[in-house]
Amino acid sequence: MPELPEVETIARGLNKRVAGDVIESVWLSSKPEPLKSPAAQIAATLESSQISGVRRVGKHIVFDLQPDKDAAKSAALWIVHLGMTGTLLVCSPDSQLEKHTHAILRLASGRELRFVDPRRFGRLSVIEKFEAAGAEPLDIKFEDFASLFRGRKTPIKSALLNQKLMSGVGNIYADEALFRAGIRPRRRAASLSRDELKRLRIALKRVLREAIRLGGSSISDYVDSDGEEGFFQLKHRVYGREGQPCLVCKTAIKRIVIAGRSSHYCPKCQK
DNA sequence: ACTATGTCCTGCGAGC
DNA sequence: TGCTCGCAGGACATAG
Repeated sequence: MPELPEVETIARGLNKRVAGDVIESVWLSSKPEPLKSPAAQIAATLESSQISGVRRVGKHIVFDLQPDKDAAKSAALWIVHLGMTGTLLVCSPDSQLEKHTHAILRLASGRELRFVDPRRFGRLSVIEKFEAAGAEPLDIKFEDFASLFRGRKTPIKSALLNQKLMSGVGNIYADEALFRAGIRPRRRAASLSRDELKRLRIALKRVLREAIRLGGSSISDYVDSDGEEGFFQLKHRVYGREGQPCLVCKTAIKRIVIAGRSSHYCPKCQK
């Protein structure tokens, strides 16, 4: 479900609401897929720890945990990947338990933090140190950006989605950045000129920053942890607009499939 | 080492 | 109304 801007929005919201709170107890579902670390290890690490902060790394939500001073544990991280349909809710213990709830953290403040994920593509884990595989698209310098694509025959769209190169870019923002840069998604990554790479990097940064500012894209039923919708879907120029006129030249937007992901572009504006 | 493809899941809307 | 089909914001394993 969520890409960098949505995950950033969710992490910021969670940081405001639960930083400083203490996890008193934990319940984990018996469905195996969502748990990347053993259930007992997740529960033992979370229980009695204080959440000192919540932040985003790539598409991951990182909870910084401070163990209880009496416990013989060292500082650890709780890593949540939301997959396609995962959500983290802060709610009252009385509120209706949603179907597909896979984790419930009872907080000292009396609230609960719940992880809900119908498709179970999301993953929960605990770890001591976390490093994203790829570069942060909002921070990457031009020369590093250009070198990611050197010698790669894969379509530029696939390269943008490769989290080992950059972490955080997903299907919506890859399409939107390529449109804004005037580059077709099927172009071989290595074939992009220096000028095109410059345009792509700037377009990507702009689109991600603008989306964060608007709280992400709410398509289907995405809401952040406060239940608020994002508004960037109103700014989509190609994603989900197959057959509709290009907002620049009126040509019908095309939809093709690249590496199993639908990809949208304007055949006239993108070369 | 790099690349293309299939697979993991549930739910929703379109079309019949 | 009820069925089937295709599709969905992601990431991995596998095979070539």
